[in-house]
Amino acid sequence: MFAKRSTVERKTVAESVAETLRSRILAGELGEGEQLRQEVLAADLGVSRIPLREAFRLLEGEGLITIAPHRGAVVAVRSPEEIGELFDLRVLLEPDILRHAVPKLTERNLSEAAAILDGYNTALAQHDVQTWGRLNTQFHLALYGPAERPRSLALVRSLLDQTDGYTRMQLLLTGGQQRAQREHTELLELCRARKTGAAAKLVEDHVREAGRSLVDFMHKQAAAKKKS
Amino acid sequence: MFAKRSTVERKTVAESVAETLRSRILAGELGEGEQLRQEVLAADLGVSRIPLREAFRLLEGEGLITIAPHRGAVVAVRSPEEIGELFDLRVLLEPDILRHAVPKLTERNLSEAAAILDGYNTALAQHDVQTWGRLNTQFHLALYGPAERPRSLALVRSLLDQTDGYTRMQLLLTGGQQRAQREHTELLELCRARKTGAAAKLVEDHVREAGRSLVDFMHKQAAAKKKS
DNA sequence: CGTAGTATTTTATGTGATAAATGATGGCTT
DNA sequence: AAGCCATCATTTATCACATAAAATACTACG
Repeated sequence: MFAKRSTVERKTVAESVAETLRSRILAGELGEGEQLRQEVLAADLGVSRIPLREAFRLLEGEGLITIAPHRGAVVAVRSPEEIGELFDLRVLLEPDILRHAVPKLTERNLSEAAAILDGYNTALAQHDVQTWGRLNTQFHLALYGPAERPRSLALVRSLLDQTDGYTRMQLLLTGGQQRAQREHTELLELCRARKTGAAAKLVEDHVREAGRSLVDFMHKQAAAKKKS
Repeated sequence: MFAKRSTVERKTVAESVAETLRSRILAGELGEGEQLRQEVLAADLGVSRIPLREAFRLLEGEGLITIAPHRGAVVAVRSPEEIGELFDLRVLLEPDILRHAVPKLTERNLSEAAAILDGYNTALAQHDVQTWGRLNTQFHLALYGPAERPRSLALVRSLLDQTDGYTRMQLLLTGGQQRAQREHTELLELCRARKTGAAAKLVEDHVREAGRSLVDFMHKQAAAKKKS
């Protein structure tokens, strides 16, 4: 029933490296379009080029970096259209996986999600943007995890990672924190009450609205920049 | 407008290797669960292990192989449930990308798709299963390509690759060739007439039914095997 | 003065040999 | 026969070196 998740799955160096790089990118330490020079990074992380290059391929698969043959790897830079596409994909996938998850959620799953939501609210009150964004992603994943849909989950996780930074920006700049908080609480309640359809609908609207508002904002910003 | 597709994009050895391995897997030369021993493969393909391992990571990202740390790479083996999930994802993604593509289809795109469909029908008549499956995938991609949704397209391409072999099996064993042929012709006509909604609906039903029938078949086969 | 073409330099990419870590195997002891 | 230990195969990682491609600087020519 639990398939491969039960095995220990030791991490390889390439995977650890990918993890550190991922968090550095998501934390904004490595900005959009920044070159990832392999010699420098390898020395910095204390590993050789081989696992580093494998980590590059992993991150490329997640869409976090772009590898141009013979030109190296750069942190992925996205147009507003591409951001919009990422959100569109979330709109398609998240309600679907949630629909599969709701009937399988255990009490334990629900209290876990509730705990994450608590931390989320605390971080929000303390304006701790860093952990706030991370917990936002974790909250969603906690609800989706029990769906037992490995491929969908991996996809959604990757999409959440990639949109995470933009979601933060959108919430900060459009002041939608209260609304997000309200919707998260409501979502958890709907899941607890096993109102699958309503929960799926809420997530769909939630994500669609976030995406719409963000893309809108980015276009306005782009227009403003053009003027200057 | 054409973005990165216009540049030459020289292939790196890792990518060429990934390509050959991919086609070998899709052609069934490498069976499910088969071990991919890197020394052997590297010698066989005349490359060193570094690009080979990068190719492994690429294929892992596509879901075609599974890499277990310190245990090596094997051709991915999927349960009926996982196959079902892949088809479910296609049901979500293909109608969506088609919706975006239909308004942008040029005459050139349409005649290209028609040409592929011709070849498809020929291959079908000659029972050339190999090219038949390939053209099936190409036909879908020809219609989806103009949508200008790079992420969705990459996803759909990968899903088509992974389900390709099963689609072939399903069509061969359930005798759905005529039906598939009819539906493809109809789909092309709907696209030409710009009936976006109807076209999307047709694809949705087409994929869902294919998936349903295939999973059904696999379950029956599994049950039969249990008996023996 | 500008431009095309060439040389230099930087960076990524690939190879081979080698060492360390891990999982699998088979024999040995109790 | 069950559990433990040594051995072996394989993956994983490092290193030093070679090649290839792209970016930049330079030079000669119009």
